[in-house]
Amino acid sequence: MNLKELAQKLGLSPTTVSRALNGYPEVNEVTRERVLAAAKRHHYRPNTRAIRLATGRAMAVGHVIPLATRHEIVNPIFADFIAGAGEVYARAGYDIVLSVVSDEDEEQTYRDLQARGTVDGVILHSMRLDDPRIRLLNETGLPFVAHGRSTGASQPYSWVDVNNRRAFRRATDFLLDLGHRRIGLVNGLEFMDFAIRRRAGYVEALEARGIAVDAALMFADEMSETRGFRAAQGMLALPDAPTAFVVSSIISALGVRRAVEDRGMRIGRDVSIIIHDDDLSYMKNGDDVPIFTATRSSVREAGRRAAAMVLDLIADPNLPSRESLLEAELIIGQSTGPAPTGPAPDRKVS
Amino acid sequence: MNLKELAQKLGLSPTTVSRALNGYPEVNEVTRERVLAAAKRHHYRPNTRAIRLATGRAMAVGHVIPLATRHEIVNPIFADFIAGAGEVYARAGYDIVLSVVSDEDEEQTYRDLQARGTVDGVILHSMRLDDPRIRLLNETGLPFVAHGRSTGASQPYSWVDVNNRRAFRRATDFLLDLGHRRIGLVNGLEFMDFAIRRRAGYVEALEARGIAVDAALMFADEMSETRGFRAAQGMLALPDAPTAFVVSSIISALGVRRAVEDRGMRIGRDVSIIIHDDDLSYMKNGDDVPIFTATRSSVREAGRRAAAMVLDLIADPNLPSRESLLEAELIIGQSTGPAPTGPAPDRKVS
DNA sequence: AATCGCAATCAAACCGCTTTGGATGCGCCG
DNA sequence: CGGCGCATCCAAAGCGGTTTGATTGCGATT
Repeated sequence: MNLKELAQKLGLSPTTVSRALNGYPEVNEVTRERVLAAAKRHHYRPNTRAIRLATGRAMAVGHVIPLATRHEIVNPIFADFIAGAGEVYARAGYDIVLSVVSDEDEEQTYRDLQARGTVDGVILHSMRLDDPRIRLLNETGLPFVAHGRSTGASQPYSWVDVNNRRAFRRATDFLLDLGHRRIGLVNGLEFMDFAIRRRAGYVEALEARGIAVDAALMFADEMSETRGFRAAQGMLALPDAPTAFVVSSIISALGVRRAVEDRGMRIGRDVSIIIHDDDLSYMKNGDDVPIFTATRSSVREAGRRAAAMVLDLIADPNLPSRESLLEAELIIGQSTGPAPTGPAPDRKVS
Repeated sequence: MNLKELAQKLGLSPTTVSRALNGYPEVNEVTRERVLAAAKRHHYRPNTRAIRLATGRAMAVGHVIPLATRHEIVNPIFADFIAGAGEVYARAGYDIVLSVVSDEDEEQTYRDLQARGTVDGVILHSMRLDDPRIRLLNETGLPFVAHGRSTGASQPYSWVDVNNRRAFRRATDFLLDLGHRRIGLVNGLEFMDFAIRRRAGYVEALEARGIAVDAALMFADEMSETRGFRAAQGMLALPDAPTAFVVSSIISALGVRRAVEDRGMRIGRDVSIIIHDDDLSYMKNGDDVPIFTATRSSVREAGRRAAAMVLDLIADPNLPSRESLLEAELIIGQSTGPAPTGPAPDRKVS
């Protein structure tokens, strides 16, 4: 059942039917009712492909999932971000088009997405230092919003980000206030912008108290359980082991926890852990009581905001770029406590 | 730059240019070269929307992410499944269209997807018992492939699934062989088909050895760290606590591990854990040595297979339904050991 | 009564491709 | 030399909507 057939059944022209369905004012209300009723009765659904060609709009937003060719990790926060964004798109009648792309093809992908008219805008994920995509997309004119910022970018761009620096400053300060002086940082890969900012916050807090920054206590890698484990295991084996950790992800933190417990030490008493918690739906930081003390910021909310922004930009591409900075909330959990006094306990079992 | 303009520049008709670009035989090789060169030079990219309307194909596959209205969990295996499927789609020039849908709107969504021609086929996620979507989609004629089966489905359908029953039978047998007799099951929600099959495998193994199935040792809930923790905590507090657990997900298993360690017991010695491992990229079961003994099956591979199948079905909708059963591989890790003899240790610290 | 304005409707062009159903030209055959 | 087959190429008709630029009918205005 298409427009023409429906119009024929009604004894009207396609023009009038189209206008009736789309709420244009120049159609008699009685006629409109008649059209609406007939459309429902015949289960008429306008063909998306035709609408898209006719209007020149794709009614879709692209999300490119970068699959680094070296380490094939899918960003675990992706699912929740999309869920948030999806809510907003759904309300506006937009689709999400996903492209899974190994990063050497990225430029080509963005160019294609725009030139072929597959999408009306895109969301940039996994922002890196001085990210080349900003220039690329500004050049093509395709509306976009970055999830995360890009330190060193010379052009303006719209973004949604957590205040990573402040969150980590605050987390580190929290540990310092508890008396910890040897604090390990278990960070994400430091070509990622968020990781750079987090380290900056951590360093800033230490320096503010005149505590020397120790490279041996700073670890940067993929944020997986095993890498977290390795990192913490290494640091805990140091002669002057840290009494606390600031960890970039709840997933890495699970590894850190394992490393701590492997040494027979107790979280919150012998070793403190504070994490950044993206509030992932499948990886909640506790149901009621938080497992870890954390700086929390919902990545789902970030998804919602980014989606709303990109839709605004699509509606009016001349809009100036907008920025949305989410502040993380400090959640006090069980995983932090005062720095242990006296010699570090090392009661490794078996 | 569109077809007509390109044709004009070349002094050819759009017909010929289109055919040259699409590899049709009725065009002179010299002409074809000329067209190809001009297309590249002018960065010509055919408009997707026009192609879609003209050919009547969407060149896209839909993935519906069900967002249960009650528990808003995004399936954590989703990202990796999509990554696998995405590889296959990309090669075939297909897009992924994502719909995030609360489950009461699901039927409407599938109907729309098909009637509006947004996609050429769909992948079904989170298969449930006697899943109504099978009938719905067979009725509409939209090609589809289910990730997971649906016990009780009366109609034929194509699917990709892990042999969940056998995997859990094997896992349970493995523990039984180690001498365990009280084995806890930490399962996913049991209106999900995979969870039903897993329980069946578990029960089957116990019954084969004449061991009574104890409802107190069977837990079914969302597969999160915290739920896993709760489940294990509860079972370990029983007078006749289990000495081993079979766990449906590595994420729940992290919670189980926490519960075990909270009681001051040691994994692999006091309590054994065997998990099902979907081989998630961001949640690897160890880098080199596996953390948990596991039945492993790559969900990414499942994504690849499902994608290939749906593309086949799109190419020829009259194809009979196909099935692909993945066998899980048994991985021996550190988390299992012989059943402890004597009274259950309960050396809860502090 | 002729004109005007407005509400309601329509025919046809258009979006940018694919594809059908010819054209055209040329070598070859009887 | 007329006709045929083949290799090339093209005009025009879709695909199923939206949108522009009329057209129609009727009450109000002058």
